[in-house]
Amino acid sequence: MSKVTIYDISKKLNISAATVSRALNNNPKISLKTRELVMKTAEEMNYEQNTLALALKSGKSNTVGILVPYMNRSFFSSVIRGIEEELYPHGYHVIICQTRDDAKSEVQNINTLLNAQVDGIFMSVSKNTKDTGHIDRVLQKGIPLVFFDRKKNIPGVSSVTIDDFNGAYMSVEHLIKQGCKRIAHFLGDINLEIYKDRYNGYLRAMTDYNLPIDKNYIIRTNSKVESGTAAVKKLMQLPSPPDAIFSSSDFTALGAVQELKKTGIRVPDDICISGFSNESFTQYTEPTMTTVDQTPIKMGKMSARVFLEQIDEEISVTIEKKVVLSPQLVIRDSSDRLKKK
Amino acid sequence: MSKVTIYDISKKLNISAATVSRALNNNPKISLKTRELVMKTAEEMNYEQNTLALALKSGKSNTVGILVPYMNRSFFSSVIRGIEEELYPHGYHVIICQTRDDAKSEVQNINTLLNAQVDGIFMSVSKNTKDTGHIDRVLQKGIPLVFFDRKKNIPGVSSVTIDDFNGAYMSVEHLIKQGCKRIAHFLGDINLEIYKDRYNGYLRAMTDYNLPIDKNYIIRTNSKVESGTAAVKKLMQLPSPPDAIFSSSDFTALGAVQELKKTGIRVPDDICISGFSNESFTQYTEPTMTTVDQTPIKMGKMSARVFLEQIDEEISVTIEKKVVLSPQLVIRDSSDRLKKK
DNA sequence: TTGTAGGCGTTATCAA
DNA sequence: TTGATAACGCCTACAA
Repeated sequence: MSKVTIYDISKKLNISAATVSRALNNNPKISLKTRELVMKTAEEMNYEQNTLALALKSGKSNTVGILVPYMNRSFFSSVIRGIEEELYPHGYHVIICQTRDDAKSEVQNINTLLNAQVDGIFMSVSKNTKDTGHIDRVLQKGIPLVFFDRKKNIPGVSSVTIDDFNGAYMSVEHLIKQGCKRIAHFLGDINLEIYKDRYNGYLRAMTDYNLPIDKNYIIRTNSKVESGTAAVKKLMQLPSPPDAIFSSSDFTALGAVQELKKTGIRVPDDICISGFSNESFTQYTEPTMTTVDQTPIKMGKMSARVFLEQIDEEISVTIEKKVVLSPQLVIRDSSDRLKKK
Repeated sequence: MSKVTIYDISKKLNISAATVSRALNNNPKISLKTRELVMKTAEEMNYEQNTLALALKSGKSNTVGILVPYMNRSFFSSVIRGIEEELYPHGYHVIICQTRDDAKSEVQNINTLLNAQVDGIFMSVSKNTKDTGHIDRVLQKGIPLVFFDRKKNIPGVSSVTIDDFNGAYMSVEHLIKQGCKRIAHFLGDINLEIYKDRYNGYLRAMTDYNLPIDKNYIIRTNSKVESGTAAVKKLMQLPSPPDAIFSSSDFTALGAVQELKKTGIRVPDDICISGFSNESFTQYTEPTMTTVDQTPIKMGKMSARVFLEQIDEEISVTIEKKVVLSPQLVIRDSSDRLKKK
């Protein structure tokens, strides 16, 4: 039972607890002798600082909260990893909450995090979050909040995202350069900005290259494999089916590939496909899949840095920082026609 | 700035803070009137309990620590998810540390967790952990510790694992029933029990079915794809190459499949392959891969339950609980010869 | 350079 | 049923 407190040390040494505290904290106004003595006996007695008491006293818990839809999605777990690795050297712990992509649960989790007195909150908002009252409460309390990936546009709140627009643009541009002209798009949930941005990137690239945009080529999907197979079926029944698909999700892209192969249509020879997210399976499919890497670990590290800067500010001015990371186009076989020739 | 304390409420109501505290905690010896009054004003004033103060007072932080090698590996993040989901309703938070599969970092992380006064620790030990001094310290402090997946055999410590032996046995048995007789094995790091168990399951199944065990068929691998390609190359150069491979890892199994396909050997017609872990990519490879599901979310939930039982025990008797979950053989195309015919 | 005292927000004990 | 007080372990004015 190690319950050694500074008081125990002070008794043993016949000095005051205050002196012990100062010695332990390298307070300059303390004699070298006493400091060393204290340090030594603290060591001997196996003293360990009670962080809870410290937290209560200082109002700082040295803990940050992270809110994600599900923590076992590779993208999110990688972001969390990035945050953890950046924050660990600074003495912070990360506590993780899952919203299950549900706004109600998000609110509840925010509450418990506030209650746990976290020093900061990182979050990727849920799909169906409309109201932002819970977020406002965080801000009112002066607790640094950083959005990552899925954000809400709230003045004064920092965010770290990737340039989804550009990721999409690069993808589509790549497809065009492979010689594709009739490019379809699998559109994700437009409640989320990321999907809107990808859509817009697609539109812009098409326009920039003077390619017609066919409404029939734009199919709404969720991020499931089956959604991709269904979508591609619809596309191939069109009088003039597309010669490429830019999907906003790797899963739907995979569904499309599977379905196409089943019907004997060759990828990429007959139709080029590209996905989004660089899910780990994309490197193992056949053909391997072209996709956009979102650099999640980097995103996590960046978010952590934004947070650290925020709390370092002497004045608690709410500085809003919008970091936009560049995504990485990963070209693989599912779209690489030219290499094959 | 909501910094409403019970003291603020007490002042407003001209009663003592103690009464407020009791009312808030549904203490029976309090008049209904005052309770309701307190509740109402607490609500009005936006009172929130300071968990830090509570933690200091009670010595309970309502937080548990989880130690994993890397939190973005799908297996581990899924276990964590399971733990989180089971513990959340009980008011616990999970704080996560990464050991990077390094014993030193493991020790350090244990220290910070103890320092943060967690109420319990869940861990999957690092590959190179030999000394268990840090674990003993946890036990000495009377903090519940639960191993999951990768455990050390320490008396008094509970663990939740899957029956790796049986998972392997089922796999090999399945291969045998497909008509395979010369079954090779990709052996993992034998510092870890899980790989030893899988190896033993393999051996037993072979023996039970009177199949000869050829030393040349047992290849050491790490869990990388390339390790699998290298291993299979070695195997195929043997005078009598195997007609099946039971791999202790999905990644090495994948490497094997890739290499075999490259050399024109058909899977499963010429050689059957099975992996281990049910990594998400295994359902998308070609052929889809037979593997063993470790039910990680279930493992997390189970671990959480073991922890909850442990802290519920009135007497702090160290009861050791060894939960062994049954793995699930997932039969897919890479080994399914019979279905094809 | 060191000690004293007060407080962070709660709850538990003892009186009233 | 309620109130006063001490205590959890630490830090920090202020005083010495």
